[in-house]
Amino acid sequence: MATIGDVAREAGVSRSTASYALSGKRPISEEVRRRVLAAAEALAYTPNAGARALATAQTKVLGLLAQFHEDEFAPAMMQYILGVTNTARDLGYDTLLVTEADGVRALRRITDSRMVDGVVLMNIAQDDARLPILRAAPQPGALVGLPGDCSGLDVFDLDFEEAGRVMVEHLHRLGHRELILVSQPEHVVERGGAYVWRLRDAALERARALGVTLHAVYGESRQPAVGRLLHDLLDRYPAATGLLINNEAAAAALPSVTYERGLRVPGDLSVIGRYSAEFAATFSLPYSSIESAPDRLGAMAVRQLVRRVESAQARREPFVVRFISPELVDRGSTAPPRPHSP
Amino acid sequence: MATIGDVAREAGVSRSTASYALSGKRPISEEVRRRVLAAAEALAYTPNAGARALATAQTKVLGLLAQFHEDEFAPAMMQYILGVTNTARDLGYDTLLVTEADGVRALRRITDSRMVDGVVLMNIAQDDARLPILRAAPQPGALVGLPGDCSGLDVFDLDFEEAGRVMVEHLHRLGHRELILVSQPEHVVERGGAYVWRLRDAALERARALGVTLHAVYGESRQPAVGRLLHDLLDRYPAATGLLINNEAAAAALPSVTYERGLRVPGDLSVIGRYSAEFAATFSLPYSSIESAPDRLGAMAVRQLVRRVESAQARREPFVVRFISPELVDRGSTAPPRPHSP
DNA sequence: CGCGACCGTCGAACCGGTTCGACGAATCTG
DNA sequence: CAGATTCGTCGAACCGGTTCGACGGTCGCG
Repeated sequence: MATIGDVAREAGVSRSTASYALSGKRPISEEVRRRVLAAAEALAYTPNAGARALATAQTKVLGLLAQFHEDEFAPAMMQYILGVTNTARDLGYDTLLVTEADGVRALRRITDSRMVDGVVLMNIAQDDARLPILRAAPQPGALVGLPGDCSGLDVFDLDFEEAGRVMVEHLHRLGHRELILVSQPEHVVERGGAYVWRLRDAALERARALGVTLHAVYGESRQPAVGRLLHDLLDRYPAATGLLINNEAAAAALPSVTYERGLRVPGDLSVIGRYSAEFAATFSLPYSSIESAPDRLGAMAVRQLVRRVESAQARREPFVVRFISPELVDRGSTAPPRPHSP
Repeated sequence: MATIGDVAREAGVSRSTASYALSGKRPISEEVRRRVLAAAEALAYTPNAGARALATAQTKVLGLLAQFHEDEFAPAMMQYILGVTNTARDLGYDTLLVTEADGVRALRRITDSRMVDGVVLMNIAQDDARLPILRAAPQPGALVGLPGDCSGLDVFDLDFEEAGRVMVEHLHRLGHRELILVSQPEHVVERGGAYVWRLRDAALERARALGVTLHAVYGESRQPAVGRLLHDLLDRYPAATGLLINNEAAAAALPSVTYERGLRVPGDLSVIGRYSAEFAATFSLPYSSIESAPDRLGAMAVRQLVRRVESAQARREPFVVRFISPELVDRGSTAPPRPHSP
């Protein structure tokens, strides 16, 4: 492989002149610049990433830490990852994807060794052990998901509280008075998945304020357990006329459950989910849903991260906590309740 | 951040001695080794990745090139990626995930700049434009998927030909004489997705040899188109008693189609799919299927890649083309055909 | 007791870039 | 026409590791 020394020799100039001609950081005569560019072209010169990183203290790589738990719905993760990698590339960065189970060790490794210029963390827990490490790291960090303590980091998440309120209000306005809310499995909460109770608590509070009965239950993340659960719920609360679903697996399982019970949506049951349009398309889910916008969240996190990486001034700005406001995408799965529900 | 110079000073030795004490590549007195390790510990020393890469010409990073096409089923991709990242980490490597649309440019960038020690390519096309680049690169490469020309690279894939034969033979043995095979959409083939016709052609040939009628059709990759297609097929070929599915989206769509038609599986219709156990669990697909083993394929590719990266001897070995033999996982969705099909 | 072998350590060079200060030549100013 | 500027280029140092050759001190052996 050609080095900048080879290019310089070929062009008949010094290494430093070649470097300046290529970077444009000092004035270089038109004649010399042409010769250097031609030499670089002829030798197919590409700067060595390690050498450049050593000299500039910049790697042009971002770290992306994602954790995969048995009980989470893996397909939903892909959209977040693509949002991050594609946006990073647009801004001139590559992405180091780390899926190691021991997130703390992984984070230490990539920050201490200076492999990355910045880090995006996903699957944020309420009391996430990685956060102290990231705050102490020399690189800036951005989170996709809301932890208990946001200090020292930029945070991006869907506004799950508002999402819960929007769901309840929408069905209340249509006349519904008894609803079921299916959340994620309980151990997602135990592991610190705060978004579960953020949506749940806000929904419960708004339901109380509006005089709506809301049965809030934990769900399952797998078939066939989640299908059974849905059947159980519909048996247990026959008077409920609306179903709110904050659980991708449950949403994906619902169509067969309604077929089996002969239920019409929205005739017999109104449904609102919380997932992305991409997810809805993939599984052909015919339910109105709060858009979770994974690609947008990933993109926002990367853009802010890169701003801080590239500008010392931006690095001094106060940290942001930014919520995407929930948008209800209407797919026609809600209607006024039947006078007598089935 | 502490450098090896800081460690050396703290331990009262030269930089080279500190390096040897940490790497063990030369004999060092027990006393000095202790002092150096203590100093490294005290200063929380971690080698700078760029500097090490420059000195050793090794980055301990593997590249993973994956392309996402609109018409492919994204959830299935995640398993391959996890197989690669997890195996790489076990072997001491991190993974650079590149999802850039222009795969040729992406591959050039990461190999020419020496960001990675080796590359895994996914979504291989019959005549893949990235292959010449990878063959010419100084780093070794491994493919997940079979291209037209395998020279100069290690290749790993499911044996789709054998998969097609196994599907047909299995149903023939049970007494079926008329089958439908649903493949991927036609433009997957046009883009060079050879696995589609590899399975299809082998299935057709075996069907002919066994005197079985096989209706082979291209599918769709999205709902609701794929659901409609399945209905059409069952209308068009009422005498068919078995359904072979080489198309994740079609498999995921089949349960609601059979509900809607009141068909019993395997009573009225025998079904064999081709997807991973993980996929089956996520969507609760009750069909016997040829295991596509994405995690195993990713792991195999990485292991071979790392062998070549780390051993000059392994680098001289002949290239391998290794097929995973298709395993039919029985989920009870096949049975002898009804005397008169519905 | 003297010589060679070996062990542990050090200094220097190298990997391939970037960047700073200096220097010679051309240009401008008085 | 001498002196001060400006422009374009060069050499050297630096980033932070690894590695090679050399060197001084111990030890074993004849």
